[in-house]
Parts: sequence; C-alpha cells; structure tokens
Amino acid sequence: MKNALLKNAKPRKAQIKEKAGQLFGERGYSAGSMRQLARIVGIEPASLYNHYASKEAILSEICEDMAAQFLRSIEPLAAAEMRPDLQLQKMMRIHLDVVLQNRYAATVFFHEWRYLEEPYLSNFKEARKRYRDIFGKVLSRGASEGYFAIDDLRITLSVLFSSMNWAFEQSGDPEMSAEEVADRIYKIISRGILTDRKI
Amino acid sequence: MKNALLKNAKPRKAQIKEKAGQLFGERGYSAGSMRQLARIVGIEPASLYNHYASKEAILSEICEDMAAQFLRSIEPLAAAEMRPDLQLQKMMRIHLDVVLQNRYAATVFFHEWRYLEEPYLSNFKEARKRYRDIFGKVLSRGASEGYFAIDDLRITLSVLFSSMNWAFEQSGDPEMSAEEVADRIYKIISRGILTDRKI
DNA sequence: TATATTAGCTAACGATCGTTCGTATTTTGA
DNA sequence: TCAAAATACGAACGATCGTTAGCTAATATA
Repeated sequence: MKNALLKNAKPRKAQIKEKAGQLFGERGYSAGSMRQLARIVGIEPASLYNHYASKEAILSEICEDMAAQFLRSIEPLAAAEMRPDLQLQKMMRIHLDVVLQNRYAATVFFHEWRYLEEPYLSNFKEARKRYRDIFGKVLSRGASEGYFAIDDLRITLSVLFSSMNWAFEQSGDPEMSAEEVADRIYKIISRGILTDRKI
Repeated sequence: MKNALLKNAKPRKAQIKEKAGQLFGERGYSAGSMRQLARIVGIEPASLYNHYASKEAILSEICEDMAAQFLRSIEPLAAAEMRPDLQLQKMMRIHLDVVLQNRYAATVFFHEWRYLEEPYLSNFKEARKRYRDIFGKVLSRGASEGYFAIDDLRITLSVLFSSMNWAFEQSGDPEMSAEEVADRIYKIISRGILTDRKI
C-alpha cells in the first residue's frame, strides 16, 4: 500500500524537485517563480501544491537531500583508519563526485540555502557543520600526527571547501572528471604551487 | 552653503548605493525590494528614482564600482617587476584588502552580478576576465621562470579566487586583517599543508 | 529677485508573486 | 466493483513587486 502510493507519488514529485533544482540553480530561488516551475514541469501552478506544501518546502527538500547525500557519502570514509593525507584526498574525490553528479542541486545547496526559514535553516547549518567537522577532524588528526602543518584550521577549511565548491562554477560543462579535478585541487592544497627551487 | 555645513552625511545617491549594497548583500538582489531599500535609506520608494533610473541601475553601479576598484588597485602591482611569488602574495593582500573594505559591495559583486542584463552583464564579465588574467599572467610568468609548478592554470586560478572571495563569507566580523588572511591563504596555496616529513 | 533644477512626497498603475478554493479526472486498494 | 485517495485543473485572492504621474518645497543659478 505504502509502496504503491510512494511508487506513483514519486515520479512527479521527484520531477518537480529536479526541475526546481535547475530553476533555482540558474535563476536563483527568489527569482524563480512557482509559475515558471510549473511550466517547466508541464503542469499548472496549482498542481504543484498536491506534491509540495510550499515553495520553501521544495527548497528545503533539495537542501536536505544534498546534505544527506554529502554526509552519507563521506561517513564511511570518515571512520576509516588511513593515512590522513590519503584520507583527505579520497574525501575530496568523493565530495566533488557528489557535486558533479548533482550539478544543479549542489548549486542550490551552496547558493540558495540562505532563503530557508526556521527550523529548516538551523537543520541545514547543523548538517553543514557536521560535514565540515568531518573534514576538520581529518585535518586535525593529520596535524597531530605530523602529516599536516596547519596554522589556522578555520581558514584551511575555508580554502578547502571554497576550492571544491566553486570548481565547477565557471564552466558550463566540465571537461574533467570529478576525480581529476579533486586530485588537481588536492595537489595545490597539499604541496602548493611553489617549486623547491630557490633563486 | 549652509547645507554643506549642516550635512555631514554622504550625498543621497552614495547613501542609496551603500544601503543597496547592504540590502542586496544580505537578502539577495531579487529578494531585496525597492521599498525595503527606501525604508533603510529613510525616504519614500518613489524618491529613489530621482537618483537611479531603475533597480538594476543600482546593481550595475555597485558591480561597476567594485570591478573598477579591483582593477585600479591591482594594476600598479601588475606592471611591477618583482619575483612572481612575492608579487602574487602582494596582489592577494591587495585583493583581500579591497574585499574587506567593501564587505557588502564585494558580496554583491561575487553573488548578485548574474542578475545584470545586457549590456551590463557583458561589461561585467569583460572586466572580471581582465582582472582574472592579471593574476593568470603572474602565475604563468612564475611558471615559465621556474618559481611555480602549475598543472592547470584554470583550476589554479579557480582555487586562488575561490579561496580569497569566500574567506570572509562565514564569519560576520573578521577577527583577522586582510593581510593576515591573505598571507595564510598564500601560504597554503604556495607551500601546501603537507609537511616534508614522510612516515 | 526670477528661474531652473533637484529632491522629496502621495497615490496609484499594471504585473506578478505564492497560494487557496472548488471541482473534475485518474489511479489505487480492498 | 467501488469508494477513496491522488492528481490535475481553472479561477481567483490578497500581497507585493518595480515603476510612473503629478505635485510641492527646497536649493542652485542667473
């Protein structure tokens, strides 16, 4: 029963969510209207409300989905016992893989979350903090074990996530895989761009 | 004359632009209304149109101002003949100084430029490209002179600007100066976080 | 002092916003 | 088979949007 209901409810609802991700990602949450969304989906505006209670409900579900996917993807690796540098590299690959496989939703997740209202906003921030802390923990452990030299954890995390989250922002279609991009960013952040040569 | 003595405040137009920077930076361009702006400035909505022809005109002027300020600030250094690594560090300091001295306008410049329409949008992109190329040139020269090891210029520039442009995003008030932040980011990007020690 | 410009106001325009209502149609579960 | 649930629709509500019109008062210019 539940499954049957879910089975039929899902396609349309998922379709709305996907198109909303595109719309909000391209035009922004505020500028993207429910009427535009309805037109893209191919139904009347009023029909959207058979699947979502409000515009914000769509946004919050997109953000929650992404938060859950980021966390679910990274958690197995977070628990692993690896050399911190290798662990960081692998975690960056996974992060960028999630981003690349959810281009629009990830854009919404990064840009439009601020239009969430309570309690969604607090939930979002909490999830983001948990995710951030997972990376922070790897950096801290790497520092205490002598692998990393980290002057300021907050800035290091900021550089790390900024680099990853805006890597696909510029180009419409990426000519590189998530792993390639991740490895190039990892190389910069791990070894820097300076050569050993000193003049 | 007597008004010049009475008025310590900025001219209305500059005041509108400043408050619009705050509003658009905090709420976003689409979500921040002309009525909200008028209330913040302390005049009626209609009065805004004695100073700006449209909402978009305010946005475009904010973006143009920032583009001009970034370019004007960096150009003297771009022409200087210095060691590329030192030049890059100094340019990063200046870039972050401009960001920190224009917190709201910089936020608008980074986030809200996409709501510009032609021809403002093309002008914006052109200016941004010129600015980006200035940094790219330093990186390229540094690479050709053996100071930098750069696998992918586009990604390196992306990491560089992402790191700088979102450095002040999280915290409401920065407890670090632009120079401190710039130097910490420069250290990460130049030397990386890996220690020399291999276990 | 006479005139032109600037800057402010109230009021309201048409458009669009998110959303709701009532109803028809389709799909589902017993 | 049949009632109920799910899904769609047209129409419209009140709110808010950017903007304009028309007017008044202050200021600058001559």
